[in-house]
Amino acid sequence: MLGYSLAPLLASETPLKSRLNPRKTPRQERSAVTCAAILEAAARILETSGSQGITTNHVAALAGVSIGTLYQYFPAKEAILAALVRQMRQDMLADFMSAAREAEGKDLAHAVDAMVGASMCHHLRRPALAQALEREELELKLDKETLALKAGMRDLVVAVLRDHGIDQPERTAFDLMSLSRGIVDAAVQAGERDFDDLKARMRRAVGGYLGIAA
Amino acid sequence: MLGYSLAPLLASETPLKSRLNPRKTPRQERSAVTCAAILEAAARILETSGSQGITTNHVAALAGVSIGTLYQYFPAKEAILAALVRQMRQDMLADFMSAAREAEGKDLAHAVDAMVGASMCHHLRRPALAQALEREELELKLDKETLALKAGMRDLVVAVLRDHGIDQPERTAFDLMSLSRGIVDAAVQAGERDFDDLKARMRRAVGGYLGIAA
Amino acid sequence: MLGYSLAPLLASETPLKSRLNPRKTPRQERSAVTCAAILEAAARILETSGSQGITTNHVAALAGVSIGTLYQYFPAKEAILAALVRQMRQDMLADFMSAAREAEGKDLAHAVDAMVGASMCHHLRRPALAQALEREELELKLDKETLALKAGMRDLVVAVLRDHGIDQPERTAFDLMSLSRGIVDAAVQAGERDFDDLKARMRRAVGGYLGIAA
Amino acid sequence: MLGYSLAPLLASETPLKSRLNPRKTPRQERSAVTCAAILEAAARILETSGSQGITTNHVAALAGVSIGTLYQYFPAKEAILAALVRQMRQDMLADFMSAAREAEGKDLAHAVDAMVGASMCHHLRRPALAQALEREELELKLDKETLALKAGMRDLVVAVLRDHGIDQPERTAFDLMSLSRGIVDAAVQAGERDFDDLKARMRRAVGGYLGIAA
DNA sequence: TATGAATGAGTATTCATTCAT
DNA sequence: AATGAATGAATACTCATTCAT
Repeated sequence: MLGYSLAPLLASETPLKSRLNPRKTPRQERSAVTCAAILEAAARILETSGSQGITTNHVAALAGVSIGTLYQYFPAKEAILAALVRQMRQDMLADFMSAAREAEGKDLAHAVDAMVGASMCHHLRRPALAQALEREELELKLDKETLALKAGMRDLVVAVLRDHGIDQPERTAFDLMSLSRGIVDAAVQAGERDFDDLKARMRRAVGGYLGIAA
Repeated sequence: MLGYSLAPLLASETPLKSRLNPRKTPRQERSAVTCAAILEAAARILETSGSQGITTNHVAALAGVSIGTLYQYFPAKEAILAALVRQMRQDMLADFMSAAREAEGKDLAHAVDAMVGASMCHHLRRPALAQALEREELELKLDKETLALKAGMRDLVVAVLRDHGIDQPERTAFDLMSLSRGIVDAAVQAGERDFDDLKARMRRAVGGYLGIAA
Repeated sequence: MLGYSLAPLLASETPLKSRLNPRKTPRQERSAVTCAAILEAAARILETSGSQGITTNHVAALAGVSIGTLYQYFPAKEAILAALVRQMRQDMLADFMSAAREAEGKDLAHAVDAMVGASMCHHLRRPALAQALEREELELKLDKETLALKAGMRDLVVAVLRDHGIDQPERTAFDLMSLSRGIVDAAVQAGERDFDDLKARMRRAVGGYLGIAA
Repeated sequence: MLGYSLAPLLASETPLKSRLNPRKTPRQERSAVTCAAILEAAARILETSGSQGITTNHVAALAGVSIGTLYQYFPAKEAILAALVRQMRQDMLADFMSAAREAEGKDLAHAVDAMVGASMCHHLRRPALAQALEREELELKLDKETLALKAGMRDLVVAVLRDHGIDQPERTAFDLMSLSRGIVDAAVQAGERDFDDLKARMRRAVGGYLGIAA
């Protein structure tokens, strides 16, 4: 008697999302603001205190939100970090796409120039955050989207290399991106902020690996 | 539809403002539907996840209503459970009333038969829900109406027993209802669904207690 | 170079125990006392506030121990409850074993007497706790040991029934234990504390089911 | 055994009472063994579970010592990690010293060869541990001794570069070490274990940066 | 009247560290 | 010197409930 007639009234349960994906996509103005505030607070803490300093309560407090609100948007602490990483990767992919467009039709030296610039861009914006997020990325099991973004970046570099007849473009792209990152990381870590000089050295490293005379 | 049709069975008291009573008695069609949807959602969750799984947000979501709306119909989570318990007790009282009518003028063995059937009826309908609600009932401070329903059931049994000249009908009714419940609970808990066999055993238990030869 | 020679120095990791088993068996005097204090605190809370009132912090506080200490002995909240249930079942099995010994060579009526007494014993000791634990038992996934204790009790009853030529001793034992529990539960719940009267009624119920004339 | 044999390589300062320095320098055989066991246990956990898995209790248990004993050798958890990092740096300095000796009198290409080999050596020994420790190093406030070890390594490279008339040897050494680390890190991270191939690519990167024709 | 964003007290659990024995 | 019992601040996360829109 209880309920047989009510079945159609009931909504089906929302499918469980992974712990890395945001809990709800903000639809209203207010939500979007809150969500952004949380991410920005997390970013700031990451910049100043590193991954150790990130606690959900701390993030919520700095964002000016209650802890409950934070958990309405993110199902777990990692989801916040994952969102930041995804954001960074999105920005980076955008950087690489403009660079690739810029490199089109240019010779290898100029193409290298463009790509090297792209790979530094996000450090230029917020060096400490970029560092922290790249470190965080290693501990996180990345979601599909972020992996796709990374693959997209690599493919762009591979394409440029192949266009210029570089041998073994995949492996070469891998090494170039690795060594670039090594140089930028160490420089930023050491407090360097003269990005022009840094860029020159990276050109030298990348060009050297590719066998382009300086 | 959901139990409210039985209200006239009992002289209802002035509606208490307690946390256990629904906030508003649904007068309009739409309200009644919403209210029923909420109760059914709660019932479903109780059946599938037990009392642990019940959360107001979950109930609201499954009912297809906002959490705010849920709180317009029920002042607190317990009120939902209380309403379900009341509903179950109303159904049970109805079962016992038909049984009592059926038992009228019959000998004790047949009367027992009818009453035993009545005491199993609600388990037959939705066993898991019945189990969950009986358990829930113990934690809840019951409202007057539900207590009255329980008293009504007991009185019906007492009346039947007295009609057949049973000694100490109150105490006997109490024991018979207790032991019946013990057997049904354990059986349902153990997964038994052959309710005919179960009924036979309950007749044996009740009959035995009353000294009726099998 | 680092460590190759040190391998034998390292102890192997302790195998993970389930969340239901105690974390360490107290070897020293002090440990045993602490462990007992925690269990007793949990029991007391269960008696007074029911399962809702049990929180690890509350238990620790009442036991006069820090929360950290509690977790040295029990890997999870459920482990405390599981330990209490196990303890109760051990006591009950002991009760049933003496009853079975006492029933040996006696006629069925006296055997019933002994078994009925055994099934009430733990309610006699701490009625509210017994109630709460039996309720808790339903929510818990019991460990092997506790299941074995329960099986042991049932087997003892089955053996007694079989000794007296009762038909379908397993099913009968199941029903008798169920109906006994139903009566005791309801009586204790209703506040009865005259256990002699209660025992008489249970004898009547059990005897009746077995077809023994009162 | 574990790195302490290298101590004389550097003029050691008066032992600081900081949280990063071991509490007591093991003078007796038994102490040294215990200390080594603790460090090896920490190393093992770092290799298998990463920095997340390291807890003092876990380390002590795996080392077969009590937690109290662990704290007699190390004033804080970080001191254990710091000791491991120092150990790694000592080993690395040793690697670079042999490489520098090997490079003496050779041409730049051969010198590069030797230095590249040296910078991979510790990854060859225990890749996972090397990765973990290099990551740990970033979070740790390093003690004087470790900083001196790092400076010693850099100075060796600088000296080799200067011997071959390389311009801006400090900066160049810094970049070469950075990019080498970038390549090794990424490769190890990606699971590469063909260190010969890796070495060839690093020679190409380093040689390229220095303008040596392949 | 309905919505759903926001709240925050409360809960289980961990882990570095201390100290009595 | 070694032990291991005890500590408690800190942490991630939940969920009943409120209230502005």
